[in-house]
Amino acid sequence: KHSKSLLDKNSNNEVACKKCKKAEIKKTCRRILTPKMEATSSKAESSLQKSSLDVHAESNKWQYKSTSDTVILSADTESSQDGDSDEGTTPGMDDFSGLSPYEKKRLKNISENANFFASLQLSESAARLREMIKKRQPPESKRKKPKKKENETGCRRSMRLLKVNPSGVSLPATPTQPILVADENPLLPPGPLEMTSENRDDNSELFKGFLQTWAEVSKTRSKNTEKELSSIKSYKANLNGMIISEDTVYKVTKGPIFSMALHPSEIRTLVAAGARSGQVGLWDLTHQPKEDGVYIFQPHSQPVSCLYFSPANPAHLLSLSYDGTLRCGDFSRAVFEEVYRDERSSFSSFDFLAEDASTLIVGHWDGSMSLVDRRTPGTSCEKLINSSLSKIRTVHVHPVHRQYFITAGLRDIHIYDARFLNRSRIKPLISLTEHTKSIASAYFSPLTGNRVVTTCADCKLRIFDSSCISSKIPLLTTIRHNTITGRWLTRFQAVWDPKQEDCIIVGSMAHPRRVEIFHERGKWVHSFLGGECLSSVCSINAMHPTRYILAGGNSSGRIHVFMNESCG
DNA sequence: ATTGTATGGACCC
DNA sequence: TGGGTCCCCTACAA
Repeated sequence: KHSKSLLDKNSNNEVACKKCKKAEIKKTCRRILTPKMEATSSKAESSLQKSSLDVHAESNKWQYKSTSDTVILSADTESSQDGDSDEGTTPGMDDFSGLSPYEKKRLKNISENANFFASLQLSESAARLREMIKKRQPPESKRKKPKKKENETGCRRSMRLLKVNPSGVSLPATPTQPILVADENPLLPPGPLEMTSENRDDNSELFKGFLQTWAEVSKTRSKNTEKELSSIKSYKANLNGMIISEDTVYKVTKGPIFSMALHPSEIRTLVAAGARSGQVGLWDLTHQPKEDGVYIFQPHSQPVSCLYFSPANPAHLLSLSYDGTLRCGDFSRAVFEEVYRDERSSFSSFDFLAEDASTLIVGHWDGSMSLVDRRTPGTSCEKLINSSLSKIRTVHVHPVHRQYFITAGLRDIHIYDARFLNRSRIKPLISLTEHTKSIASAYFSPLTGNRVVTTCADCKLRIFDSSCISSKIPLLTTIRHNTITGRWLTRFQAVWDPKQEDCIIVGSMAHPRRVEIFHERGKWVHSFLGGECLSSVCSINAMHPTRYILAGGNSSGRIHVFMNESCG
């Protein structure tokens, strides 16, 4: 378990298990030296315990070696030395007369395992490790151990968890009223909010120019032309032409990026990012110097979970937030209109049911869904639907058959028909249950909707064949991909390239930092590497619908744009 | 017992 | 010293 994560970081086979060297040493030693195994090693020659068979499977993969002061785990990449195939060559084990080949092999394995464990000298290592534990040598690591505070009991805990105030005085065990965090999340008033920039002078000529650009460039968008799917070869060639530079990296929000949208304009390169802080950062890359092209707004008081330019009018930027509002940023009027508001709820995702962006489906964090019609006055929804899901992370509408939409919850993926939504609990048309951990997202493929890609915490990206919605949709491909982003990084979401029906884009934990593209059949297609320009994890990525432009957002508000040189 | 969630602190200019 | 950046642990609760 340890070795895997640690090996990821290193190219060479041999790495010291840092974790074991560190605080976890005690646990690891126990793990290796279970009483059963110790018995195996001491009575190596004679004991034919069942447990050694289980261990054998593991020793095929990992060799436990002991050195003077640490436990070294090394990947056994070469053919196993246990030699499963060369029968009857093990010294001392030749007299198997009268036994079936299976039993011969079994006995051979058992004896080899016993020899192997004897050769490890586990009891000696154990003694040495016990010494180490006694001494409790501080591990040699770059990072210093967090300094223990005097009033803490040894573990790292926040003042809040310790239930003390910052001066160290214990707070009453049960606060009579909830602690106000107004400073962090200033509540925003209902109704339209003026577009007031957080980082620049609102009355400057530059700001007026910015608004004009974002309002007018939208009209220059070319109509969606039915493009032919490029072959993987030419697609790859196009991706290879995409580069990143200092000019295409910039911090556009305070704090982690939760959502991103690329403006469909084919002339200007406009990127929008929604942050955990509730900010929305807008960046016109065509503008130089780059700091003059960035404007930051605060249309929400909590994380902006979902962000889309309106397909009907790209001068509208719709933003959804945990704060229970859906707003529409209108650049021509310089306001963030309120489209839908439910303060009791927390919105996780939305999509357009109608292509003209008049009706929307909004997924709530608590598992319910809302149908919103923007043509009716007011900011309440038409219908509130309780799904059988306990949580909803993403909703996505089928690109062709727009009555279908897919939701990704904690464990389940559901596909619904929007025509049959009623107030009572509704049943999904299809529900997928193969995911074993929480699901981050589920998206239909962009042109036909014949595929679904899901991102799951079990470190697998799955691609399903959704070409036939009426029956079960079969699993097509599973791609192993580290999706454990941990506590501080935004969760990954694999998304389709809107112009390439069969390729997905996903952030990566790999070093050097990169954004990866995979084919629906599981083949690796491309890695966006940025050298010094890309040195952090891009969790949220968006590709331009027609051009070769990729924007990746990290967890400190920075956007990284890869594009064709000719686009700059 | 397992699994999801929360949001702190070391390091680097 | 301090602000910016990025990390992938881990206590706690459901």
